Amino acid sequence: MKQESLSRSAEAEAASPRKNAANENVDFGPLANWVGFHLRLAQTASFQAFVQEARSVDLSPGRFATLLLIGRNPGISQTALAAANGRDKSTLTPILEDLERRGFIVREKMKTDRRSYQLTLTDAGKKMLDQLTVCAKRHDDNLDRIIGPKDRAKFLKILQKIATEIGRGE
Amino acid sequence: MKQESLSRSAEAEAASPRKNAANENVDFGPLANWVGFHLRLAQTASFQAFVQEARSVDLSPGRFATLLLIGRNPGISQTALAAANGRDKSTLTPILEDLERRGFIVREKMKTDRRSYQLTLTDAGKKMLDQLTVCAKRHDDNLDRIIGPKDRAKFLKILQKIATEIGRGE
DNA sequence: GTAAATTAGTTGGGTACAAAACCAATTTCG
DNA sequence: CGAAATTGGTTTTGTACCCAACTAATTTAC
Repeated sequence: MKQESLSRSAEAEAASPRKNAANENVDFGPLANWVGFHLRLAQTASFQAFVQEARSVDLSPGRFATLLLIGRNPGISQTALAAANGRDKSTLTPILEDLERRGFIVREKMKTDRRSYQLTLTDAGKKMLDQLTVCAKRHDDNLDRIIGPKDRAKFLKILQKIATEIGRGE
Repeated sequence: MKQESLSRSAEAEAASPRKNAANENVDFGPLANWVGFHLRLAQTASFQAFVQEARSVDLSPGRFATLLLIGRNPGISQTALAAANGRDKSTLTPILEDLERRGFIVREKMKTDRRSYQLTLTDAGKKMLDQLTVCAKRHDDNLDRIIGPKDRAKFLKILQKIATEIGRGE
């Protein structure tokens, strides 16, 4: 029994009925219909599940996308990596530090521009990436099963649309 | 899979062409097709946009769902609130402390069970909630516009399905 | 009726993240 | 050219979050 905090109250409270007004039947009001809220809930749940999935591998799941993007784009800079990853560059600093210390990546100063680093995977990094990929695949298969094959493409498309188009109005 | 603009780097980098191998055309590999990754990107972007939207009101957007749930469920306990909210109960402790200090909510010990608190909004809390609701509505209208009216219900349904069903396999 | 188990909430430790201030290398421009 | 603006990366600061361990109140079991 690990992370079912979303649904815990239902069963926990079922035993001790009706202490106060709001137990298993919480009124969500307009929240019940707002996309942003459910986007957060879904993301949180999905991420937690991934954490469980990747528990076997000795590397936090947050590192996964980072490692994969470096593997796919050898020599990428930290700024480009941060952008592709949807994170601030300052967030990557300690992560990359850790990955380097543990021998999964190499950071070399570029000859032409000595400000920036070129990031590449080591062999150990590739190996780790492979392990993580298995976990990620399994995780995403779970998501697929939940979504259903025929809605998958559309769903993905909408997610991408949100990521690219929101916040560009003003 | 092209989708050049997951990042705003596209425009930023367009000015200074081709410093290193990977700028606007980053290879996302399998990531480009994985739901979990895009769920995170969409959620992050959406949340950031909400932060902007709610900048006018002097209360962080994370408080919004909390305030609304209390308003809709007067007397709710902190544990039930945490569950409905998809957060750990320990996360709520400092938030509720702050909301109480600022006079938006009241916490009263229950007569029947002196361990738990009953949470209710003050008038100031209701007022603040109204203001936040305007922002949230505007934000969600933006999302709606991006998703498109005919896919909205389905999209929401899938998000809910993910939140409730993921992580219950093992 | 007391000891053990459970439950509500808090505390402490740790991670992940963003924003702003900063440094150093590089480019732009007067 | 040399000063100013820009850019890549780090540091610092502050927030949000989870988990595990804890305290106090309450329920269950013997």
